[in-house]
Amino acid sequence: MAYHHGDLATALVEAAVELSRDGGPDAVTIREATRRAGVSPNAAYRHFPNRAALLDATAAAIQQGLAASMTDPPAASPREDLRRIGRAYVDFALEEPGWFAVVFFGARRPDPAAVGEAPAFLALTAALDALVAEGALDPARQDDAAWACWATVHGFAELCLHGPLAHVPRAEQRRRGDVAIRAVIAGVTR
Amino acid sequence: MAYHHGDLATALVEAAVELSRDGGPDAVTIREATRRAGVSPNAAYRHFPNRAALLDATAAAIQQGLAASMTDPPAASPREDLRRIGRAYVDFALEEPGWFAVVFFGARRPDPAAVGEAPAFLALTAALDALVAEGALDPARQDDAAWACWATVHGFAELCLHGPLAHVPRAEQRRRGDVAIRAVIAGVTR
DNA sequence: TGTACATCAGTGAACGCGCGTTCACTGATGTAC
DNA sequence: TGTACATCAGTGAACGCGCGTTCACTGATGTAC
Repeated sequence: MAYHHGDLATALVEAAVELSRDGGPDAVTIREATRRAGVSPNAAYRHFPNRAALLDATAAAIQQGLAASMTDPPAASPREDLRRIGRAYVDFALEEPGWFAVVFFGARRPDPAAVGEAPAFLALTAALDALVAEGALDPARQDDAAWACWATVHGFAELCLHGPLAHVPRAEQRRRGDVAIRAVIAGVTR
Repeated sequence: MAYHHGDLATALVEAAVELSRDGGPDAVTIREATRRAGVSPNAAYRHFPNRAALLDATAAAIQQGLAASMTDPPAASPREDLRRIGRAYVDFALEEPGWFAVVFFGARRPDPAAVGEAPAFLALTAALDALVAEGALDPARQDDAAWACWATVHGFAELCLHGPLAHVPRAEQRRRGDVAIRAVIAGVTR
């Protein structure tokens, strides 16, 4: 291997993504990431000012991967789309809890501007747009509806990951999640 | 002060409760708790096998305090009670984020049996019982309804504490929380 | 009621841990003339 | 085309941190006779 790594920044982020898959944000350390890249710890400081910056980059990389996996739900109906998005959110949290934690708790304070660009948020907004177009949702309430939906799927995921639903079998978790999702959607569109 | 402290176990838990108020679970350390109790670090090991045990006891103490503050909502109507409980949950999370984090993430794995005894859970169950009695809720769906409600308030709290709603002013957070709460209740009781 | 002794609840010193981060450095690369 | 030199991307060693936890101990308490 050459003395210069070539693309150490990318290699570090990839290592961090791996690390956080099991282990979440805490598993992302400068020392372990550099170890995996076959490089001394301080080499990381050529590319990131500190650990927090590496974690931010990791969160961004994970979100990009998630965006790719959340593309094009076949639009059966706006309501069905909304359910699909909600299920995808919960599934992601349950299948990849480490990544979920990084995306959500990894960065210090979430950048308000960045929220509008998050893939999950865009998908949610699009589905609600369709509901508005259909006349099932008052446009003045679209924002509030978005937060209510997000709150429900996010909270449900937390209950399963760290809360009282942790001991419930996966299939039953999914079923209850589905019920909760249907409930908010119903409540939001009357 | 006497050589024997008197009630060190309680003193340590009280210190831990204080510590976690700002700082959450991470702020609860054996060393700092013993420091505050005016005692050497190892004295703690006379009363708790390890840090995790202290944290568990801390969570229990906080929950007990919370229970006391959540007593007797005047029963206007079952729906209104339900809203009140939801608001109390969100308010607690927003006002005491450190305690909220301890109660929720402090212990390792939540004990399934303990859930049924949690004050918030009891209040929620009682309110749903009243809805069933009123005929507004199919008894077969009561459990699912409880989880949907819990998910929404919990998720909303998380969005405010660590998520995209962190930058929104408190009053607006409350308003949106209220909307979300109304939405699930409506969705759950049709 | 006094005394011997077990037990209990503290002390003080020390360990190892893995981390983030800084220091002073050196080998590789690329650019100007 | 060759050479001088700036810059860039790494190295190796070390620091301090605060923590949880263990060791061997000692002073206070309470109980049996």
